[in-house]
Amino acid sequence: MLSGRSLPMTDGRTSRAHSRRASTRSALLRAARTRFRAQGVHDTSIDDIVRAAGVARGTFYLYFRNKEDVLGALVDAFIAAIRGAVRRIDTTPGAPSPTEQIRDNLRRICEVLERHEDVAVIVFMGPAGLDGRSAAAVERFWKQIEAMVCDALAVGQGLGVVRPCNRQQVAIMALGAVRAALSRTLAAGDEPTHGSRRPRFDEDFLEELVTYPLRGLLR
Amino acid sequence: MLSGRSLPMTDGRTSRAHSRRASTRSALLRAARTRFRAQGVHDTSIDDIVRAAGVARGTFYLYFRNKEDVLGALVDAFIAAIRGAVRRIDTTPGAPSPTEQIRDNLRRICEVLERHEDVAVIVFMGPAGLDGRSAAAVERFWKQIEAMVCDALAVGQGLGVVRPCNRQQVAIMALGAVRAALSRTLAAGDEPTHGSRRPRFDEDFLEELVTYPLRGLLR
Amino acid sequence: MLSGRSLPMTDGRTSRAHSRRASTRSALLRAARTRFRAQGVHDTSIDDIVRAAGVARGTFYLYFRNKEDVLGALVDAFIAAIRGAVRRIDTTPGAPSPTEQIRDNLRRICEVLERHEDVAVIVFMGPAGLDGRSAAAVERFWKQIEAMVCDALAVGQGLGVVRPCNRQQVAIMALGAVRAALSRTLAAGDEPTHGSRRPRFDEDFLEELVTYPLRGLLR
Amino acid sequence: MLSGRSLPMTDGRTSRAHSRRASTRSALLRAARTRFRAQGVHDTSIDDIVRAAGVARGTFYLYFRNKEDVLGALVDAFIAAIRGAVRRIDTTPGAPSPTEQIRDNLRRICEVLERHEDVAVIVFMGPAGLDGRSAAAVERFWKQIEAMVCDALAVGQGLGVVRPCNRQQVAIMALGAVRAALSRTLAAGDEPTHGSRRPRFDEDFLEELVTYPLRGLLR
DNA sequence: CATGAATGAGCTTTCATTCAT
DNA sequence: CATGAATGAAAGCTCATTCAT
Repeated sequence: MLSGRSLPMTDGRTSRAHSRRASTRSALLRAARTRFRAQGVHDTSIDDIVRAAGVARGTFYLYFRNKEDVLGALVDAFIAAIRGAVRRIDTTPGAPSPTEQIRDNLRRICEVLERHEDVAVIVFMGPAGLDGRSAAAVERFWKQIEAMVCDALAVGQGLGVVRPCNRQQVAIMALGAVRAALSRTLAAGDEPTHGSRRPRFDEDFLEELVTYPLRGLLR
Repeated sequence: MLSGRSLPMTDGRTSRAHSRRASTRSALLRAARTRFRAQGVHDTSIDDIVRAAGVARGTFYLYFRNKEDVLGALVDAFIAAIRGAVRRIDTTPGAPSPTEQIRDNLRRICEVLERHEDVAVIVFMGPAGLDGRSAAAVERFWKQIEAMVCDALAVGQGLGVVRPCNRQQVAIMALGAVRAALSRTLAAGDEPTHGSRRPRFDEDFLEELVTYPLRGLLR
Repeated sequence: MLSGRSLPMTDGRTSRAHSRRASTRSALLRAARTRFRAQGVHDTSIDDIVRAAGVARGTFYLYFRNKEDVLGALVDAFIAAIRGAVRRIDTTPGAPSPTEQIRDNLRRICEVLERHEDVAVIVFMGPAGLDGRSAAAVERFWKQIEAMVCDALAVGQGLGVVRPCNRQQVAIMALGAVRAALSRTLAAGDEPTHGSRRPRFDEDFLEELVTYPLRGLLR
Repeated sequence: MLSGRSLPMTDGRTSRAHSRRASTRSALLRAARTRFRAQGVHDTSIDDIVRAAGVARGTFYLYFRNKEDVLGALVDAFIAAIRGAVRRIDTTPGAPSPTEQIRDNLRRICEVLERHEDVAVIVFMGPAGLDGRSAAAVERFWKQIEAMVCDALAVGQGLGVVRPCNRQQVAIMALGAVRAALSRTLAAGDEPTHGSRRPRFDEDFLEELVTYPLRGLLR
């Protein structure tokens, strides 16, 4: 107490924690992500998180208000990453074909999903256990994506490549198809193969991921 | 009651008791359904349910083992109803076109959804807050539907009407598209219009519900 | 429903119950005894008892106020039987020796124990799980027996056959010795030998049962 | 503790916390002991215990898994204390007489009983309300003591000081006699005299506690 | 007499959150 | 910043008991 201690740690746990990670906050995020994936969001207690993060219970509340708050942070980061992966379709002459561009978008999205697998599962599998607030964030995200697709459909109709249709409904269905395929592939990596891991997103999968939704809406 | 009963019997007493039993049970199911829809499954406590049903706490446990048990009962009934709405595609000559038959199936499914709206929302919106066990029941349902679609695709390929493709993936996507559309329409009836209620499933909606998924997989 | 039914039973259970037993009350006592022995008094619920007796829940309360009440009835019957087995020591000349008479008393007590085994276990094994009230009944019984022994010691001291001692304490110890031996032998019949049953009270056992306590107090 | 600590350490914060921990735990043990004695184990609720300890409900579960767990802790401590009080009989020449040694053992046991009165009552009065696990612990304890006595009898028979007999049965009876006397004296301190307290174990009592059981088995 | 559906008090246990150190 | 003991509201579930039939 009186001595000049230059090192803050009192035991292995703490020291390990400090040296190993950038910050307590990211340790908590990491731990939350992992536990959420492993036990589901709402079967994960704050205790599970802090234990996994190797910090004290009270520390959690220095960084987050509650469980939904962490989840919100995770989801926000994930959504930002997905946003970053999506490029607007370039319709200027000389640009790659729209189909090509869509495929590239989906390829980048798949990469993001692989990097953020834990959170992706949460967002894609439906708002499983996303108590109120957080579910709303996810919902907002999907609405925005949907609006983007809707706009793209309008453009496509203008260009005469998209068939006449109820754009909103078709956007929903196209998105639903993609989401279902991605969600299933994500889920597949969960329990079955513990050794090899990952059937993952290969080129054939990607091809169908583009083909099916487009056939439904192209002329 | 009025008749002169001179001998002990499995009398009105028993039958009345039985109908009381039946009605309490269905009151509980009704209440559970309503609360689940209103607050989400896992934010609904046993207390919420019994209060809504107007019975005592202990009464609940005369009929169900726990919350998942009620949910299971609701989901089972719903699944049975959906099953009852689906007819196998009849490929004998003279039968209506498969597209026609698919549209009829979907129309009947929509009717079931309207009748079982509360439970439908739970099953369609994804395993939102479905504590472990219950989520499994819903998951099983979807797996079975998926298998049915997969089989249908195989038949279709045999007949040369379905394009060559990864059947499993296409089944997932077709189902995802339909599910997304239905789910959204169901959800639409939720909060916004409390007076008029229901944008519901009209013929245009139904038409697109058939068209979009089929275009993706037909030759 | 409309047919003239001349038999009062509504199902096998009821008819079986009525024909098999003398009265509902003794069926309940029987059932209680058995369950108490099998699960312990306080792990036995009213439900266990009525189920074992094959009667309805409410019927129980036509005959007993509560669990302790049944236990009380069982214990009372047991105590009466024990009392009936004990004869005052006859000190008139020409009577068998006191030791002989004590041995006979104990022999008769052993017989009672065998007949009332279920209740005997409860009374002898100590107030195991005897919720307050019931424990008191058992306690009263032992106090009375103790008083009897105490009196006998006084008589014995008067006759000069019992050594001078703290009669109360010696009575307690003599009783404790006998009780321990009987209790252990009773307990022995419980779980171990399921096929042969019963090591039970043989003559050697009885001999020591008399000898040991008496040596401690005779001159 | 006194040494100059110049390095990070399990510092005052921690040690203070530890002593708080320790004191809460022992407050709970104390409270449990007292309530168990006053109301009987199984009529004592967790609520009774925490109220008596002056802590919140949840605090209990920081230290014990359930009621049986506390009881187990109490019983274990008691049994250990009793064990510590018993010395093997020393038969080497020059040692005090066996009777003397036995008396000393019993005297020490009586002292332990007085110190652990509350728990002693539970263990001695029979496994009252000792749900499953804990009852087993007590049972095991008595079996071990019994085995010790049995061995001692064998030795005594070898030395020719113990009469020929069924050693097991005699051990049970001797133990039963002692246990009954101790148990009764313990119980005596319970309700009657709340002011003066304690008739307790005096030398006369102790003398008879040795004499009676020994007379039954010595030649 | 007999029934069994209904009751609700009461118990155990969990867990998000606070706060003194 | 970090800690972790303490809190207490809230949930789940059981079971003795009542009462209309």
